[in-house]
Amino acid sequence: ENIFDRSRMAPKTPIKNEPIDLSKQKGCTPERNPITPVKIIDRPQPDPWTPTANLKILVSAASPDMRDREKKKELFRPIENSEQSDTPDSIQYDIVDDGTVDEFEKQRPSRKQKSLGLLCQKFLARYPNYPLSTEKTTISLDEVASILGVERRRIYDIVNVLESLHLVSRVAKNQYCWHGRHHLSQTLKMLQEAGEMQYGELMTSQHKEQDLECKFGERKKETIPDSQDRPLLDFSEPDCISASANSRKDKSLRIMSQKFVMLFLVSKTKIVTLDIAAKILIEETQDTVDHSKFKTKVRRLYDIANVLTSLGLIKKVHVTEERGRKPAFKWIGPVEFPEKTDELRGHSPTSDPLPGTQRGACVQYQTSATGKQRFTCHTSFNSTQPCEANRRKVSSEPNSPRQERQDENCSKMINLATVCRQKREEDTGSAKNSNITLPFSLLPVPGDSDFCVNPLPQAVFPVVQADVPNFSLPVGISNQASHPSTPAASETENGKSTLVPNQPFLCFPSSSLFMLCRGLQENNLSEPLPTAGDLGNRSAEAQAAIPPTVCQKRSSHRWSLPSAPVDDEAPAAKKQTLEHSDLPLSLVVAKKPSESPKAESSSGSECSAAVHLETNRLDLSSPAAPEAANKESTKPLAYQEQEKQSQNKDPDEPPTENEHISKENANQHFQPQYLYVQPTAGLSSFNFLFSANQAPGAISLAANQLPSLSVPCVMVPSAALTPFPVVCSPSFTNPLSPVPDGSFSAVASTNFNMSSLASTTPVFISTTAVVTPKVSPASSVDSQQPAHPALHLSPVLTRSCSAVKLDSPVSMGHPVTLLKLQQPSSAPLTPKSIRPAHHEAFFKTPGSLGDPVAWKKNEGNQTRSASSVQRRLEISSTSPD
DNA sequence: CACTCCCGCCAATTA
DNA sequence: TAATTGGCGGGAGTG
Repeated sequence: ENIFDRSRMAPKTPIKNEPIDLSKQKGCTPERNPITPVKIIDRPQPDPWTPTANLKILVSAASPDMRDREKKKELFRPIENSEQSDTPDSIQYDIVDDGTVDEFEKQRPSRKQKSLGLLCQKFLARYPNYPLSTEKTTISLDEVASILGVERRRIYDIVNVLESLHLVSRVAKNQYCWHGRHHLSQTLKMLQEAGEMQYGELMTSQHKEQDLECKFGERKKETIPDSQDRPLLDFSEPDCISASANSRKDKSLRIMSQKFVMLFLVSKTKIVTLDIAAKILIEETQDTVDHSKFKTKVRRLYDIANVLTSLGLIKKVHVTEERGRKPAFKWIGPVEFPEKTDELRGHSPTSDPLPGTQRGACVQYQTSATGKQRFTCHTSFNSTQPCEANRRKVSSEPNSPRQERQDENCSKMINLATVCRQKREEDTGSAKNSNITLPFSLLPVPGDSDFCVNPLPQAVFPVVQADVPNFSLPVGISNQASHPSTPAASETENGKSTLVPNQPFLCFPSSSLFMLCRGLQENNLSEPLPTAGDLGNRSAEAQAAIPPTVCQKRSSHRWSLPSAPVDDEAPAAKKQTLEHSDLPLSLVVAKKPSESPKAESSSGSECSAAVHLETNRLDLSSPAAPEAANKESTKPLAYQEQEKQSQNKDPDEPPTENEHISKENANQHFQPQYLYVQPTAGLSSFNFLFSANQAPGAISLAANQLPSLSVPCVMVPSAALTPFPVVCSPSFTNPLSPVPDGSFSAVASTNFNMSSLASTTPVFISTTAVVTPKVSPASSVDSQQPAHPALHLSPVLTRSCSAVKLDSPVSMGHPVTLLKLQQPSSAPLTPKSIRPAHHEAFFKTPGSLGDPVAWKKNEGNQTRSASSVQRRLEISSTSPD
């Protein structure tokens, strides 16, 4: 067979190709077209391997690469298999490989088959998008190169780009540490901020491109002016430190990659043409170097673009301008970053950021101090990675304050440009460093530690149901502090009922519901969702301490206020938020009181989310308790947070771990919480309530792609709601035990997409009952996490999730039961708020939710299943719009 | 022919 | 000094 191929092989490359080919073939080959028939040659070389061996040998001698070939052969296949297929693509490949392996086609690897993009996909396929925090995956360059059948040089191209986005970090020579996408949103956010600073103005203008160029030029000048000095500074200054550091390395690919990404993030259109990017990226705009330099830059941009494309962040498009059609790339990744803080690990603020910095990267300053409030929260890296310390270059200064600021950096960058003009050479030198700086936040931000509250201006947060679970409390307190509202809420309690306090349910005045969510964007979907599990893991790690961790889920949550009227603030805020949010949907969350994260942490049994919820309830139960909890209060906080900010960090939720729940359950009752989703645009008629309590799993989206959620919920026609303040109560299910019986009663899990929800009907989801028949047999809880990818919520994912939701129509998978509403006896809440009485019953199984079916965007209409739930929906919804 | 971008030389950095 | 990284640009493959 091989031989066969060979013949085809082109004489030139054949040599290497062969080995390579093989490997690749497997993976890729068939995929697209077989197009290139074979070019071939006649080279009779018989088999690829053996016969040719001689040649190979020679070749190998020539190129070091060869050494690995052999191995490669062996390895080939394995590659893909190794892990889960992350992307469909990868999968495809695999399939292809397997299936067809015919050599024919493959044979000659066409150029496409050898493309960096493809290679990158294969590379990415080897690692999970959201690796468990616990596991650290190290990547050996040699190994990967051999496995993938390529020269190391190519791996560097990939890794450098990935490193710029923090998907990997260099641990040591030949060793990289795989982080996956956990930090991606954070990184992007940082880049966005940095980009705004640097290029912001430019891009903002729609002009984008051309304008950009122009502006760019101008801008430099302008901005720089002050900076002008800087250029000098750059050199001179230590800050530049980086400069010192800069090695050539810093210079290019990594930095270029970051800058390139920044351009997208800053661009309104999200489309960046290559030439513009090249111009901007060339520090100097000037032509000086130009042409050749430009060409080189473009080449590199292609390299970067290929990797980014493989990551699903951009796609190639063409822009036709006056001059004609120009190659360009469109950003298809997440646009907003809610922030999340992922994980920070708690510890570290202490950890110095410093260490991290390394390679080119520079540290970022965290907070930008600048106007924005946001802080980047942690740098995830640091905490996570120890590795970094090693990196070769460290940016020099550890903490130098100077660097801190991005401003400086930015300025530097700018300066650079100027400088560059002045000097090219330098680039390499000093300036670069500065440039580099971007993205990383190594530092833990001190202040922000837990969460940042940033209000994002942008703010649209996708709602994520998933988030719910997240809300964690833990930090909440702090949050509270941060949020005025919280306190307020509590206060309000008195009179108001405030949901906050512990209610299991919130009452929503009919009309006023609020949401939590934020809009999604289309893209979000694309991303794989983080599974709850991931979150959980993280959280777990973080443990209570980190509470904030998950929180981020970008989703913003809001509380629903019991009665809108009641709280001034809250309602108002909510409303605002709603407005702000782009999102069509607004969700209201009933409060989630989480109690204390602590508890959770301690308890740790079940899903965190569930736990939280429960806790919350508890709180609710005692209306009085407000104080009890500050913790609890936190909950509210969470909601608040969400307002715009994405940042919620609720500490606890993340902990998806089942354990917690269980314990809690045992301990406490749960109060069900719900999220209410206002019908907004997409939703139009439906109102959803999600129970906060749910296990994370429940909410969780299907892991990766799935848009659908499964959540136990109840749908209520809006109309109905109106009259009633309360929607559901978690009736009695046992919390712990998954109650099958409950199936009905309790909840059905539902899958739905928000979008689908057209109907007016409000939906409630209660966490409580959740037990799904399906659900796990055992307590669903456990099962959930582990199994479902869905569980993981990565912030990003979350978004996506949310997004998804929107899109997807609601479907109800499972039978839903109506919930009983209980009002908590005690619940002070008042009419509005509804309390679930106890909740233990609630849910247990988040996971159970069963299947989350993924719905695709089908329009809402589709409801697939006929589960009882749906029926209800139908019924209830009877008249949607 | 233009667009892509693979390939790998070879210098800068590291070990 | 050897090995690792990675800038860089020739020039091939594609359409």
